Amino acid sequence: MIRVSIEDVAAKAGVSVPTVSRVISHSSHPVSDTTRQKVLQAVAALDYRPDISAQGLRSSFTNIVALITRDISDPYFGEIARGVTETANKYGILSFVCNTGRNPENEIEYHELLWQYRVKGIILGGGGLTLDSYKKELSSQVERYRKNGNKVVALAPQGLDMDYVMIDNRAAGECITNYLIQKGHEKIAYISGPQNVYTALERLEGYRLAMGRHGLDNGDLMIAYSDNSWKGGYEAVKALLECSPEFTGICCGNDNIAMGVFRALKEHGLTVPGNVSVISIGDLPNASYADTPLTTLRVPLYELGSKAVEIIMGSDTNKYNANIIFRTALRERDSVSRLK
Amino acid sequence: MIRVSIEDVAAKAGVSVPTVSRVISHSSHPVSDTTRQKVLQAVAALDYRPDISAQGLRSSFTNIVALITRDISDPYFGEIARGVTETANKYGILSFVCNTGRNPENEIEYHELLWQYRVKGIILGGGGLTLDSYKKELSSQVERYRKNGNKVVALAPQGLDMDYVMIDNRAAGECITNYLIQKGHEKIAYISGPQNVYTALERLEGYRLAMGRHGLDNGDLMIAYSDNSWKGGYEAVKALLECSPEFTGICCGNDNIAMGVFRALKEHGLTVPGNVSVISIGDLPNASYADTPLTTLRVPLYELGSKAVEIIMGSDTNKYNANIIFRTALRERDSVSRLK
DNA sequence: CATAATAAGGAAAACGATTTCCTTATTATG
DNA sequence: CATAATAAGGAAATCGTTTTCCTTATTATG
Repeated sequence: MIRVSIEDVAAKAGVSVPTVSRVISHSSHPVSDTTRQKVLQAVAALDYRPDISAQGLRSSFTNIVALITRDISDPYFGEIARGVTETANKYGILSFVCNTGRNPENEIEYHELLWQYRVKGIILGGGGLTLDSYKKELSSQVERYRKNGNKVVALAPQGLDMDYVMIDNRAAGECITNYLIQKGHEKIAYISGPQNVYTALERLEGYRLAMGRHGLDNGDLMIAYSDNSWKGGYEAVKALLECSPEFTGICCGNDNIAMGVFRALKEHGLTVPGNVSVISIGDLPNASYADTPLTTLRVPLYELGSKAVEIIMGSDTNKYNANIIFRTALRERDSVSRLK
Repeated sequence: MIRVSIEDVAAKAGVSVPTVSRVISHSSHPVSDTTRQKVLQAVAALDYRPDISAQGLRSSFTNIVALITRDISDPYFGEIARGVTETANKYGILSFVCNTGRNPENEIEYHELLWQYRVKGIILGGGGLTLDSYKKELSSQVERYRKNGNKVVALAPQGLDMDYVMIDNRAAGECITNYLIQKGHEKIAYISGPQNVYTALERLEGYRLAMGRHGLDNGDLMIAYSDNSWKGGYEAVKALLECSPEFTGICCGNDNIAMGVFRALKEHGLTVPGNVSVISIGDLPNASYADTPLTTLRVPLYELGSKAVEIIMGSDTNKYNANIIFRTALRERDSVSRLK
C-alpha cells in the first residue's frame, strides 16, 4: 500500500470515515475520548497524513500560504521568506514563495495562480506594484479573496484596508536621521529605495521630517533614488558625488544600499566613518561583517514573516483585527562618527 | 459565479466535460480541431483555470515543484531559488521553497510533507544531510518518489543514482587554486564550507589536487572550515591568523566566505590584494561591489535552478537521462595580485 | 465489399477527503 | 415521567477533475 488513505485508518480503528475526519481536522462535531484515542493510534500506526488535494477540493482551501515578494535572492526578502517558511513548517504546512521580479504584471498573474491553487492565506510582502495600480488592480483581487474566506496579510502599507504586520517606516527614517544629527552632522544625504515602493517613500518621508524639524531643510536636501541593491546604492552615490559632494553623512533606505555606498566612497578615496558617516535601516545578518561594521536600525524581518503566518493560521474570523507594528532598535556599530 | 469549473466551460462550448479535460490537459485521446477551438474559446471567454486540487486528487500529481535548500536567506541559494520559481512560473505552475536550516531532520520531515502534497517534482538543492544519512534515510524516500512517478533532480552530488544538474566542483576548486599559483603564490590557504556538505568537500579536494600537482603540498596545507557564511569566513580566518599567518593567498569555498575574509583581514591591518590575494567560487550578484571587487569563479546558480525545473516539466520518462554539468567561468576582478 | 482499425465523443466511476443529513442513545428540563 | 436537547456516530452526497469504458461514425485493408 503506497498511499494510506483515510479509509485505511477508519478500517484499522474500527470506525467510520467521517469519524476519522472529525478527529484529524479538529471538527466541532463531538467525538468521544475513547474513539478519539483509537483513531489517533491508528493514525500513528499507519503514519497517516491527509491528502492535501482531497482536503482542498472538498473544503475549498489548501493548507498552503503564499508570500509575494520582489526578489527572493535579496537577503532582505530572504529573511522574511525564512520566517514565513519556517513558521509555516511549524504548523505542518508548506508555503509558496512568489517572485515578481519588480514586475507588477507578475504580481497580478501570481494572484490568478494562487486563486487556482486555493491557498489558505496570502502575504503581500511588496510585489512591486505601485500604490495606484494596487488600488485599481489588486483591490479587486483582495476583494475576491475576502469574499472567498482567504486570509490576506500585508507586510507593507498598501493603502488598502486589511490586516498588516509591519514597522513604522516613517519613524525609522526619522530615527536614523536624528542619530546622525545628534552626532553633529548637518549635511546629510539620503539614498532611498525606488519611488514606486511605498516602504521606501515612507522612510524617506521620515528623513525629510527630521531634517525639517532641525532646521536643516532649506529646500536643497540631497536625495537620490536606487533600486535597493548594492549596485543601486553604488550608482546613486556616484551620481551624488558628481553634483553635490559636500555631505558628511549618508542615510540609506536599507542595508543593501549601504553596502554599495561603502564601495562607491572607497573608490573616491573616502573612508567610513573617517570622511563620511553611513547609517541605514535593516540590520541584515551580515551587517556586522561589512567592510565597516554597519550602524543600522534593526528591522525584525524574520519575525514579520513569522507573525504573518501566525495570523493566517490562527484567526478564523474575517475581521481585520491584526494590525501589528513591530519595534525597531538601533544597532550602533562603527560606520558613524561624531563630527568634529 | 465565483469559481468557474470545467462544467461551465463544457456547457459554454457545447461539449462534454471529458472533452474539455482532454483539450486542457493535452491528453493523447484525439480531439477534432473544430471541437478544440470551441473549447479553447470557452476557456478564454470564462478565464477558466483548472482546479489544482481536483487535478491532483484524480491524477495523483499536483503541478507543483519543490526546492530543498539549507537557507533561503543566503543569496547563494536565493539565486537558485529565483531560477526555480521564475522558471516554474513560466510553465504556469508554482513552487515550494523548503528551508532545512541545516537540520537534517527537517529535510526528512519535508519529504513527508512533499509526499502529502503530491508534488510533481523535487529538486534536492542540498538540504544539509551528510552523505551517510542520505544513503540511509533519503534513499528510501527517493525510492518511494521514483516508484510513484515523481521526478527527482539533484543540484549536488548525493552519492545516489539520479538525475542531476551541477558544476564540476572539484575542477572549480582546482581552477581557483591554479589561478593563484599562476600569479606566483605558493602559501595558499583554503577556507572551506562545512565538512558534511558534499559540494564543499569536492571543492576542497580540487584545491588539494592543484597544490599537490605543483609540489606545494608538504602535508601542511592551511585549511579551515566554515559554515559558508560571512561570519564563518571571518572566524575561520581569525583562527588561521592565530596559528599560521604566513599565507599570501586565500581560496574560499564560496563568495560569502570571501566577504568574511575581507573583514577579518582588514581588522588585522592586511589589505586585499596588497598583502593577501583572495579568490572564491560563486560570483553572486554583488561580488563586483564588494569592498574589493572579488575575483571569483562564476557558478550559474540561476541556470542550475532553472534547468532543474525544465527537466521536471519536460521529461515524462522515468529514465535517468539528465546528467548535466554546467560550465563555469573565471571573473577576474581586483582581489588577486601577482606576487612580486 | 466486408471487416478491422481508428477517430471522436459521451456516460459514469473514481480520486480522498469533508459536509450534510440522519439515527440512536444519553442527559437535561419542567 | 414525558419530552426536548445533546452527544456520538454512520450513510451518502459532494468537491472538480481525470480515467475507464462504451458507442458511433469514419477510414484503412485485404
